[in-house]
Amino acid sequence: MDDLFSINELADTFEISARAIRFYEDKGLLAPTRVGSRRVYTRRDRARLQLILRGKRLGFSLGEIAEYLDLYDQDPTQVAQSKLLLEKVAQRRSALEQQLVDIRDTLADLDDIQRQIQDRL
Amino acid sequence: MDDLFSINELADTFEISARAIRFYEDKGLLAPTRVGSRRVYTRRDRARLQLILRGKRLGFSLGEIAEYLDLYDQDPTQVAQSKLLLEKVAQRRSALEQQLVDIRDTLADLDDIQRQIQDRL
DNA sequence: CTATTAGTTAACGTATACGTAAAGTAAGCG
DNA sequence: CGCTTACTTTACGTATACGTTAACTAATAG
Repeated sequence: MDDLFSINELADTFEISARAIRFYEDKGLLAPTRVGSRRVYTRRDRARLQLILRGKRLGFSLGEIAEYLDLYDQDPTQVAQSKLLLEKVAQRRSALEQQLVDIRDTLADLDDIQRQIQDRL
Repeated sequence: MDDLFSINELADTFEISARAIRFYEDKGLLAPTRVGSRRVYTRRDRARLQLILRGKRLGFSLGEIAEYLDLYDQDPTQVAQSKLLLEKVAQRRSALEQQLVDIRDTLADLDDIQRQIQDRL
């Protein structure tokens, strides 16, 4: 079963540096187990890294991504915590929905520019 | 005709600092005219600033935003230039389309989390 | 005239997100 | 045993995107 990875395997897979992966660990976004001093990543760790990279592509800071990852981790047995979670989910939602609007506007602008160029060709 | 703005008017309008606006100018993203030493912004300048802020919301660096603004500015009389422009437009497009996918995936994840929380309430 | 307000440049400071040596360890090969 | 490969920690360096004084100027209000 191919479900353990070295830091460089993950670095190669996602085309990032091992340094970056260690940095994410420093910031508390990853916590791989160790075999001796070496980091060993499970498939859950790998999935977490994917979420981190997706967050980055969306322009979020590592701090914001950490908050986002908390949404996955928290065990919402406490009602108060759950409400806080729902708020965070809602916040993240509206940020993303603003981005959707921005992207659609920008794509429309790019359409215009593209047409103008092609008209001249 | 209300089509000239001071730096602080724009700062207030967009809820950013005047320092930020000057910084964008330093980086070549804005070039307001001057009355004496003071910056005066036209509606075109203001529209440009809006594009800058939209780019930032989408997670682009100021350097990338500068390239994006070039797409508006360039007068594509040269065919070679036009082809370059079309390439840049295409690149920007695919970055944005990747973001669309990321956002949809993330919103779906948030839906799941939201449901799980609400089930427990 | 003086004080306040609004703006200016110059320069140093800061947070984020890594890059880049430097120096060490631990396992495996011949 | 010595070498290579893979990985480690520590620490300083760097680009980006501003924040924050500081010191100055120019216009306007009282």
